Amino acid sequence: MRAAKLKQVEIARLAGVSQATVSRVLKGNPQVKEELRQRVLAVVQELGYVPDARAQSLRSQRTRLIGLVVHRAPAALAGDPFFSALIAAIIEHAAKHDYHLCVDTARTARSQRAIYEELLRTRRVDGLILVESETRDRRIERLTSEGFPFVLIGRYEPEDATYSVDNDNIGAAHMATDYLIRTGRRRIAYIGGPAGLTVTRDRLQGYRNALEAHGIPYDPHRVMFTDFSERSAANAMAELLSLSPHPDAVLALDDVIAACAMLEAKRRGVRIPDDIAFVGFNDSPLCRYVEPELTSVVVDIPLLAGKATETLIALVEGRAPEAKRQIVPTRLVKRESA
Amino acid sequence: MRAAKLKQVEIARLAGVSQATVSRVLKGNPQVKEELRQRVLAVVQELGYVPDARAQSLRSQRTRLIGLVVHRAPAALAGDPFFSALIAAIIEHAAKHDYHLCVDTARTARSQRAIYEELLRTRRVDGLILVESETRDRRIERLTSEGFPFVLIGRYEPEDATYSVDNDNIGAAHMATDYLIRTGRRRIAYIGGPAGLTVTRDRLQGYRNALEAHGIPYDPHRVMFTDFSERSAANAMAELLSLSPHPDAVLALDDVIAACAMLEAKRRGVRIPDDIAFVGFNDSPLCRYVEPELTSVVVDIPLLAGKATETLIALVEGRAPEAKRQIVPTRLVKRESA
DNA sequence: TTGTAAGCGTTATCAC
DNA sequence: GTGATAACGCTTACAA
Repeated sequence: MRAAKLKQVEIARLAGVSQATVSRVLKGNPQVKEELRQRVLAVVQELGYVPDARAQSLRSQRTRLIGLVVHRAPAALAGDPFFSALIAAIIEHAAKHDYHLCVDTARTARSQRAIYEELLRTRRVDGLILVESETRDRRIERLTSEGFPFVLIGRYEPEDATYSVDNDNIGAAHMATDYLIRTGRRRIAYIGGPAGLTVTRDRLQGYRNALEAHGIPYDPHRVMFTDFSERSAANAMAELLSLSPHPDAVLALDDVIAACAMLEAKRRGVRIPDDIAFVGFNDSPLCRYVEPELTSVVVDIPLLAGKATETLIALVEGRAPEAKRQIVPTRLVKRESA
Repeated sequence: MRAAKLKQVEIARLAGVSQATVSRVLKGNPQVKEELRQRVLAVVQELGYVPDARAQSLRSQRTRLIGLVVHRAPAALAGDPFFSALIAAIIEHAAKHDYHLCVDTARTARSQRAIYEELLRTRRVDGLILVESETRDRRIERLTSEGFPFVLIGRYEPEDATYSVDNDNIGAAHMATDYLIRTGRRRIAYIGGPAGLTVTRDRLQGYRNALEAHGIPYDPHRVMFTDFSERSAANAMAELLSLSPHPDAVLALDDVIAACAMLEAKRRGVRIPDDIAFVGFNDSPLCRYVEPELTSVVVDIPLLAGKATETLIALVEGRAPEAKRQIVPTRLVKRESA
């Protein structure tokens, strides 16, 4: 049987004080006389009393839970190093402030709504971290109009409409593309995620900017979109290979897409990087497992997640966050694929 | 400003009924007259009222939250496909029953204690899913003695002491080792995780059983343990290669360890699978990204997680779970590395 | 400085 | 059937 649950009244009874005093001691209220404080703490220690988070939540109107909703099918989440890294880093930062993380996934628009409903309308979480924002994102409009605390990992326009933490996607893609051009590539392709995602568009923009800066004409046939599934990445690569001449370089939205594309290319006899160079994003562990090792743009995910978490908690607790929009730097890690 | 929060009293006022009736309607209590029910629902719809989860939690003594505590450093979690798959699958199954998932990580024993304290003593979650159990696991003893609902993914002795969901690790490792032997390997090495983990020991046992069945002597020098870091896996491989003769096959506890070991072996000029064959566990997406593609034992993680989640929720809700111990089947997926 | 008591928003047990 | 009313365990004015 579960141990009968201890409450403050019980502690109070044993320590010979009022229940309010127990609460004060536990809250570190300084005006409790040292003697009582000791007596209370002794009983608390003795019995291993821990306050009930549910009661605290109701009373304080705060759950100390932050939410992360991932807009991917579970299968697509399973192999993605970006999310594992993100989740791990959020948990770690949240823990510093005694917050916990509640993760949910939602593939369909309908279940998305349901989850937002369930998570924030019910006040189950104190705030939300959003990822993979779209150009015009219902969630963001909703959260903003409800005045619910949230932080966006990514970008939204107007930029000062939301608190956001981001890397400079346009600049990073520009840099990576520029590198490909300077290493002699001319027919560079881009494989993004879903076309509606801001990150897909921003990196596409950076890619185009770099082409333009070098006077290389932009060819829309060399731009592909995927839904983050392995199959769609492979299909995109297959389609690129059917062009003639086919591309001599591929800039992919993330390492998983890059790896899938490389796989497909190798399967069709392409030599990497001789025939086609590949660059991914995130510098995930995956980069060193593939052959040739994948050149990738480092996005400091722990830093990104850390800033997002700190900002969100500040918001939740009514403190002024560091800044409305925070940018973390990126850098190209050169390996064998480009 | 945040919209003034709606409560049942407000709905009641507008619908001209008592607050208790609102609660009844929302709970689907059948004895409410249809007319009132409609009136209440209309107002609820109109205003988009949603009950406050915090109040429900206090009242019902249930948070509809299940906890998963991962005993890895965030960095070790980040690249691990096993946990992403596990988390994704748990979330999905929990959602079916209107539960959410709270994930925490704890690297040190001290923070482990703190997290268990914080998660269950405070009744922040209704139940816990445990992974990576150790031979003698304090957590398990604690949870058992506290009568807290939990389900173990893995094995613990005595086997009927806890609800557990597992694959047959001993059998699976036996099968994989047997396959290596039947394909001509004789000097088979084993690279596990931490020596204290049950899964490490069980697979080692299966490995030894297979050797014995074929009359191959067991050589402890061919058995390595890692802490799941890339470095320790590489070190283990390096050490195996320093043996003479070095092993002609490696059975690794998971795909990540196998991939790291393969990397190290290739770096040192080993030809795979000619010189050394490799087999991993989990059949993660990673297997198809490495070269040569990694042969791996499929563990149906979504099924595993699904059964664990269903069992836990049954436990939490006081229903009798399907069985005390549930085993999901495994199978070898042959690729190029063995 | 400490105790008493009023909520926090629900659910559920009473009477009517 | 429906409406008061008492918990749920805690925090925090307000009294003393």
